[in-house]
Amino acid sequence: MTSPPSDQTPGQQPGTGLRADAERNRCRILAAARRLYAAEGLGVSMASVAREAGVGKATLSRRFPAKDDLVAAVFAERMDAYAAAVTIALDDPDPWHGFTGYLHAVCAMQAADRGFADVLTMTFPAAKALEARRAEAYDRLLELITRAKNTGHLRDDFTHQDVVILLMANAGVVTATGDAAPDTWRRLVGHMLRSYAAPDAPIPALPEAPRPAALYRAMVRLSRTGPGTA
Amino acid sequence: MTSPPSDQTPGQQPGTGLRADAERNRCRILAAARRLYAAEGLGVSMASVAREAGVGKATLSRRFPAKDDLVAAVFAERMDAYAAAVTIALDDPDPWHGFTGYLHAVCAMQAADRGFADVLTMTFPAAKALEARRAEAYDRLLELITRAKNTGHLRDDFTHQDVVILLMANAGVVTATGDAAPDTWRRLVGHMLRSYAAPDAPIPALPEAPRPAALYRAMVRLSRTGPGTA
DNA sequence: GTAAAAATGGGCCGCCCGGTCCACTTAATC
DNA sequence: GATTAAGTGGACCGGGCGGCCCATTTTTAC
Repeated sequence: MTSPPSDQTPGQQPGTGLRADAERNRCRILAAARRLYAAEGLGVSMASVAREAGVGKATLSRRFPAKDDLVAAVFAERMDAYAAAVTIALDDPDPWHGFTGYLHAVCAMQAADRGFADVLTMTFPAAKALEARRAEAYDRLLELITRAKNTGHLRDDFTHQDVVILLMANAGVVTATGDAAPDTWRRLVGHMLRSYAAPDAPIPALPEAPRPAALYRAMVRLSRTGPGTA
Repeated sequence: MTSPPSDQTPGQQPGTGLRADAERNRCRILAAARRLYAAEGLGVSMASVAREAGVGKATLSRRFPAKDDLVAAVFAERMDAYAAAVTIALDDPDPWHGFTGYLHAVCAMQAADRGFADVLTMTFPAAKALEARRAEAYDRLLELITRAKNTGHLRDDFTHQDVVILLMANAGVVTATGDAAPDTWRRLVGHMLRSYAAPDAPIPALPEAPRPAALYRAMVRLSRTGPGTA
């Protein structure tokens, strides 16, 4: 908030070195974008973000010239949480339990934030910090998979690509169901885990399927919103 | 093609009773929409369809006042194929084999036509014929599930909602991978079948996962196209 | 308090979209 | 071949979006 301009060294924190009001607006923009992206996904227009933040379009454009810049800034700390999830899983004394917990946690993140679901199934070559986090998480994920396989609970035919596929599939479910059937993703993850697991592996119970009426509501909602919009 | 106007009774076939050139344009519109929807999903604008068909926007609007009308007309016969898939599965002397074949066939349809993938995860209350087909297929699907469970190969905890979830998940995979990794959906279906199947059930071998480079290409493509667009 | 610099946002531009209207073209009928 | 009605598509309108410029306001520094 009150950062005297004397303590700013060039190329330090992003957003530091701005004038006080500029920094305040920057935060307002980030908060608005976070809200909109979480609710509607990355399809939200820049103009909408500016409106929601209560700033002019020009201000938004000046602070974040490209959409990727805004996305990168918004999902920076969430990406930290994403990377942290692997670390937590690696710290689990039971690698198989850590592995299942990890998949559950990541898919839960997708369900909680539609924008993040999009982010996880895309890549943003321009956003270096974001991609660094992702690469870092990926490396640790490979280690997690190896350890889980060594327990004998994770099947040998599982590959790290399966994680990406799960994220894509889960993004589809989360997008399609929205808040009309918000727990559907748990069922998907449950099924996938059952396929990943070796025959004798301990797996969490398969979550209940959503009520048919809820799924139907989701399908109607989709047709009203239009595909790919929200 | 050459239908004399004398043989048209009111409320007969949709599109019959039109003047010859009007009917020709109608076909051109349907062909164009089929092409665009298959390639890019239902997000395609009406204006684009008109352009692709080489007709004016007014012509398109007159023939298909609402987008639902166009969608319904385009996917009428594909919906027939969808309904037929259940019938074929029911005709299979081995219900379990019929069941797995059905899921595979339906998911393949989604992969072959992005628009159809959207259609299967939505509902169009306005399009009576389409919804009738869907309901009809659903009824037979319930029968198929019952028979498959009776073989003991399909787990008891499987529900018909799982089919919808699979379609939503598959739509996500198909949308995310596009033509960058076009066979990814097979892996997803393979995993899901493994979870649906009772321990001793015969299941098709798990298809190979796509190459990591292909998945990466898909993710890059997504970020360039934008979420929900194509 | 004042002057300089930084930041702002409203306005303008071109573009695409969906919807509607109407003068013109074309096919069907005799 | 002429008449008539069906059909057409270009034009126009209102609206949103992305990008840019510049007069105005606000903060900072003195």
